[in-house]
Amino acid sequence: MTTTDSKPSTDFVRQAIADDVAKGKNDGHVHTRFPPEPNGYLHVGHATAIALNFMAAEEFGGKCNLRFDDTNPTKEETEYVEGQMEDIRWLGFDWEDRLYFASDYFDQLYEYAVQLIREGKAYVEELNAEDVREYRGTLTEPGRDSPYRDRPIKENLMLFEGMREGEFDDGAYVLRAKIDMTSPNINMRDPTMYRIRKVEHHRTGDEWCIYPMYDFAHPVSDAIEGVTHSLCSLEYEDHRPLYNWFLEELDLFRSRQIEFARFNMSHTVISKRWLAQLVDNGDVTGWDDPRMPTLRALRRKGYTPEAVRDFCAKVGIGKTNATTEMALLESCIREHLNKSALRRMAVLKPLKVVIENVPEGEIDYLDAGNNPEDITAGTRKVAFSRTLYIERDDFMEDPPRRFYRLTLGREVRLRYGYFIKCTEVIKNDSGEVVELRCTYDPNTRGGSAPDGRKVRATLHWVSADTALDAEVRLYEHLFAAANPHDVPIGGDWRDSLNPDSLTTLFGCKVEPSLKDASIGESVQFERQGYFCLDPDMSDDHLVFNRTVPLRDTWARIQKQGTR
RNA sequence: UGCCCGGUGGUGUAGAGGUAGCACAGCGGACUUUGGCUCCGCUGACCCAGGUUCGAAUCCUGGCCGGGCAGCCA
Repeated sequence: MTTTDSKPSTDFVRQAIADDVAKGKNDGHVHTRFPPEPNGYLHVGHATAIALNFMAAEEFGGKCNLRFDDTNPTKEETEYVEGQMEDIRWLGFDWEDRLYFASDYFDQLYEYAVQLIREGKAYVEELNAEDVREYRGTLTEPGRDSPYRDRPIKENLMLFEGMREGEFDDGAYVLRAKIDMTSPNINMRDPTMYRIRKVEHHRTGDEWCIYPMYDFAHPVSDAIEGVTHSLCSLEYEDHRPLYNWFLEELDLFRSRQIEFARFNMSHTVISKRWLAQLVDNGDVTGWDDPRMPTLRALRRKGYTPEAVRDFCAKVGIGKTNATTEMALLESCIREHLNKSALRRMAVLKPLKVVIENVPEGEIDYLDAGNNPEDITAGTRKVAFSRTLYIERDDFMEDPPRRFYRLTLGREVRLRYGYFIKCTEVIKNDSGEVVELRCTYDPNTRGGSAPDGRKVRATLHWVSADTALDAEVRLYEHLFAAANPHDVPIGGDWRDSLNPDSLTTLFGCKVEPSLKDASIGESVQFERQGYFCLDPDMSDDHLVFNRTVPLRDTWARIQKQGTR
C-alpha cells in the first residue's frame, strides 16, 4: 500500500478520532472534556491531558468542556476548583461557557439509577463493605451472588428512596448494578453505583447524602454533554466494558472511551498523593514551591505556558508506561526564553574588581543590547566605573588547561564594555582572593579592539556604583534519583530527595534596570540562566528564581576533567 | 493462578507488508562580544523464537518481560 498524500503523523488517539469522523460517526462531530477531580492542584501530567483534550477537539473542529468530577465530597474543595481553573487558563485553554460539574447531574443520575432499578438492573445491597469484598471473589476466583441480589424491585425502590432521604447511616446500604458476579473482569461483578455519605458537598451542600460512584457518574455525564470521545488514562481500560454497559442499558448517547498512558517525569514525583506528602512533610514550602512539578510551581519558577504546551506536544502520547526526562522540559523553556527574554547582567557570587586607570567617581554609560535574538528589543545603558563586580568563578589564580576567563596578567572582555587586564590579586589573611586590581584599555570601548586583537572570554559584570542587591534562589532537581520510587529494599522514596534542590544566594549584585521587572517576567542573566522575580520580593528586597540555567559547556569540560 | 493492556536508540515518539525517521540527551566540529544561540557531523533501537511472504518493527503462533485490576476512591 502506498500513499501519495503524506498524512501528518498523529498519535493513536487522534487516529481513532479521525477514523470515527471518517466513518461519519456522530455526524463527524468531535467533543471532548477534561474531567479533573478538585482534590489538589494540577501538575505537568495534567497538562498533557489538558492539551490532548483541548487540542484534539480544536483540530477536529470541536469543543472541549471543563467538567469537575466532584462525586466524592469527602475529598473535594472549592479552593481546588478555582486553583485548577486558574492553571488551565494560564496554560492558554478556554472552555468558554462550558464549565460543568458532575454534581450538576445529581438529579439526572438519581433518575437513571431509579430507571435501572425498575428494569431489574440494579439493587440495594445491605452486606457491609467487608462482606461485599468477600462475595466479590478474587482475581482468580469468581464471585458469588449477594443474598440481596434478587430483592424485589419495589423493595429496592423503597430502600433507595430511603437512602436518599437520609434514613440510613453511612455504609448501611449501597446501590449496585446487577451485572455478573462471575465475570473475569472484576469491574463487572455488580459494581457499586451509589454510597451513603452524610457530608457536605462543596456545591450541593447538604442537599444529598448519597453520592454516585465514578463508574456510574462518568459515562452518564459524558453522554449528557454529548462527549464523543472520552479520553482517560490506562487504568480505566478494564472499566470500559462497564462504561459501555451503563450507556447501553440506559440507552444514552454512545460516548467512546479511549485510554492513553499516564505521564511520568524523571527526578520528581507526579501523583497528587506523593506531592501532598512532600507538602505535609515540609520538604517543600507548598504546592507552589518552584521545585514542585505543579503548574503553579512551574509558573512561579518562570516557566511560560508556551513552553509547557510545546513540551506536551513533544512528549506525545502513547500506551506504554513511559517516563519523560526532565531535560526535555528544560530544553522547551530554554528554547522559548532564548527568543523572548530580555538580557540583563547579574553577578551571583561577586568578586570586587578595581580598574586602576578609571578615575574615582567617573561613570561611563555604555550601550547594551537587550536581546541578540531580537533586535527590536532595543538597547539600554549600563554603567561602567572604577569599582565593579565580576563572578568569582570567572577568575582563577591557577587556571587549568581550558580555562579562558580571567587570571593574573590575562586580558578578557567585559560584556558590552572594555577589555580589562588583571594586574594584581589581593587576598585576605586566610589566603582568599578578595579583590582584583585591573587596568582597562580605553580603545576597546564597546568590546572590540581597533588593533584587531582578540580575547578568549567575555565576562558579565556590574558597576558597584549602580548595582542593586538581590536574593537569588537556585533550583535543581527535587530528587537526585531519576526514579525516586526505585528505591533499595528497606528504603523510602523520600531518601533520594536532593539536599541541594534549593540554594539561596544573598548579596548578589544586579544591574539597576532589574528594579523595573515585574513578578514572573522572564529575564536572562547573561551567561547564567533565565530568572524571574518571585512574589516573595518587596520594595526594598529583590528576590529572583532561577527558571533554568543556560547550557554550560565549561561545566561539562570540568566534569570530563574530573573523571 | 484469572482478565485486560503494552514492549522501536539512554529517554520520549513516528512507522499500518517495501531504505527504521524525528526530538531530547550524549560525543565531535564550525561560528561566536553570552563556554548561550545557531549550523554541521557522529554514536545509538525494532524483547525472544518460530511461521506466513519475494519481502515483517508491522500479520499469525508460542514464549519472555513490564504495567493495571479484588474502594462504599477517581
